[in-house]
Amino acid sequence: MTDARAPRSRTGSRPTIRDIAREVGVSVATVSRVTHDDPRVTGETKERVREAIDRLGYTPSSLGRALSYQRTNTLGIVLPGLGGPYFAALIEGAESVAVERGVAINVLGTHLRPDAVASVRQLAERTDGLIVAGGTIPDAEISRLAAAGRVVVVAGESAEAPAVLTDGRSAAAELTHHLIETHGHRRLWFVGEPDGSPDTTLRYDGFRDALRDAGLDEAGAPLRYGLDVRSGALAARQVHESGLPDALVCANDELAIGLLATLPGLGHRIPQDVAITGFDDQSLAEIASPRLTTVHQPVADLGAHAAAGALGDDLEPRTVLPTRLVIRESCGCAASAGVDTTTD
Amino acid sequence: MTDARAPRSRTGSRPTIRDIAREVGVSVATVSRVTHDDPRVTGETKERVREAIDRLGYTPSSLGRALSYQRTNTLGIVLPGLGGPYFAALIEGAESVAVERGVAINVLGTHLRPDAVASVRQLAERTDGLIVAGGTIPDAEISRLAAAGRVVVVAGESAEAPAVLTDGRSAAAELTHHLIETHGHRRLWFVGEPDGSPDTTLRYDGFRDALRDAGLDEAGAPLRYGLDVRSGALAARQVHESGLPDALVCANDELAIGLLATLPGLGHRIPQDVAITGFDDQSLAEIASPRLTTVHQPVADLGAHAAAGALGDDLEPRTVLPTRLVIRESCGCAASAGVDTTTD
DNA sequence: CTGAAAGCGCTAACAG
DNA sequence: CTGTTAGCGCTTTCAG
Repeated sequence: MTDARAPRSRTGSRPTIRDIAREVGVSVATVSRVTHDDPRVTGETKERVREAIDRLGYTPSSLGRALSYQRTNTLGIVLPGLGGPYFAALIEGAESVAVERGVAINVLGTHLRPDAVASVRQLAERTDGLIVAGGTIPDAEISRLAAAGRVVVVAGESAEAPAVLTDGRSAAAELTHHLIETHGHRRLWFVGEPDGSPDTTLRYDGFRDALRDAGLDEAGAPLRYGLDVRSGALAARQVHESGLPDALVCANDELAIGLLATLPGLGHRIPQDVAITGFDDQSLAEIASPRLTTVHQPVADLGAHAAAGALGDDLEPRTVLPTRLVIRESCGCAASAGVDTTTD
Repeated sequence: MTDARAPRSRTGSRPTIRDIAREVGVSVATVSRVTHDDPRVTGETKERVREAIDRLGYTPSSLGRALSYQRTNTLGIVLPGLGGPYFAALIEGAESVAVERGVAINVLGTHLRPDAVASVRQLAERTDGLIVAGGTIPDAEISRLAAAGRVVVVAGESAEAPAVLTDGRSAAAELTHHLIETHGHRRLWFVGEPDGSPDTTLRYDGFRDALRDAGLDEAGAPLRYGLDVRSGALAARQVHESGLPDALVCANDELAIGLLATLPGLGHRIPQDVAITGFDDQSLAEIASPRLTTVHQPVADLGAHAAAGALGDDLEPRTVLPTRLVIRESCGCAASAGVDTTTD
């Protein structure tokens, strides 16, 4: 044993429950009770404890509590990345229910993590529930996590965990159908990486469904680009060089915006020379010009439902939230009433 | 089997170090050593422990470890919100150094949290270091946190904690100066909420510095809008109704993009009728048309430096990262072949 | 009404 | 080379 017999209260560090107890001359149990507003503690002692707590600036260690409670009061969210309005909206939705229940949120972006699985496992340990976005980690890993704790998949599916999603396939088909039937387009291309996530896969599938139903062949291989604005600008260049189809069906709004903003500079008018559609209906979609025809998704609701499920609410194996086709002008439809028409 | 007296190995739960120890017939210390690759453990026992670990699917509880180590191996980041490219870039920068050092990241968006301070305190407890963005919590709270642990402020300043930032004031002044001197604009408005964050305050201050230096009066009160695209669209309407100044100096790129995209629909050409500038140089700035004149900020670097500091690297009290004026076409300059870098 | 003590999962001296 | 044991900070029976 060391000379100084002061095993507790390491100088620079935060005070612990024992520091308070010693200070006041009570037991740690009493201090604990005070921090919990336990009615069993006397007005007098209670006051003294409170005073010491304030004076020393004590706050219970949530780590210690978590270990004791066997509950962390934290919700984990696993996403591919944190960029872009889609994930921001998803997080906000989840956060709204987390706030309501006094739970903290911990988000993990797997894209930047070389060992995503290990990171997710670690996250799982530090949280009471997990929301996992489709396409972030292998399904086998999801099953493993689901066996150990509460997991819900969002925008994807899993054999072992409940899922919250939209019917992106039908929505994409409906959108594509509109392009074909209403506008008579025959040569359509899909823009986006179909294998990027379950969501984009479904959108591509829906796109092909509609073509098939119309007896059309795919006008070309999908243009495999990331789902961000910058990739859209790149895609625009490729499209410009290879010659334009009748319509470009983009995997999401940001990609579409990139095309929309770049193509005019290359001499192509939208929608006269080529129709463009998006997916998600982010706020950018309404601000772009021409305004973007797209599919509205209740992204925040996806997050909220998933959060509720991950936090213990009962959830169907599959919760499918509705989407809505939003027709604006980028597909070639006329501007609807109430909006300035500055076509051409 | 459902004997009440089975304190260990609660059925549904994850196995603990004791479960493994009992399974193999060794002590927990041995198991701990194996999980740490301690060379002191024999090839034979080691194998059996490993086997049991795999078979039972044991992973050490990071909570338990954190308590014992007195270190969480986690970095906390406090931001106003998680939306928008600025914060995404900041996080990516921080994440890059976190990944490098095998540390997890935990981000907190205060905007959606009614009690931001309490949330931050809780986060502080669960992390080894904290990055706090300017304008998220009161300075007094930052001091309090800094006294207890490692804190660095990013895009802001504090008396007690080191800061990583850019000289937004000078940059904004330089930008405004360009508008005044090169383009001869006299009536300039600032768009954005000056009191929104230290960063925007500084930009507004710089804007006024330039006006004053040129002997100009402010052409109007700042247009107090949020820093997102949608707010830009709103601002466009207001500007349209009140009549246009010569130039609009926006607090960030997103706001500028909102204006840029909306004003043409209201019959105003950019930059002929009104010049517009942004701030940050996000990827949208280059894609917009006309392309946005703005100030480049090394946002990811801000995040990276802050992370290094929060993780223990020595940091100056103030680390100022350089900005760069990026002249494109939205200010009225002619399109150039390459990208302009500096002025003067 | 209060205190002692066991326990949450893990690590790290300190013996053997 | 391996086991015992005392913590890390907190909660919570169970006695008093």
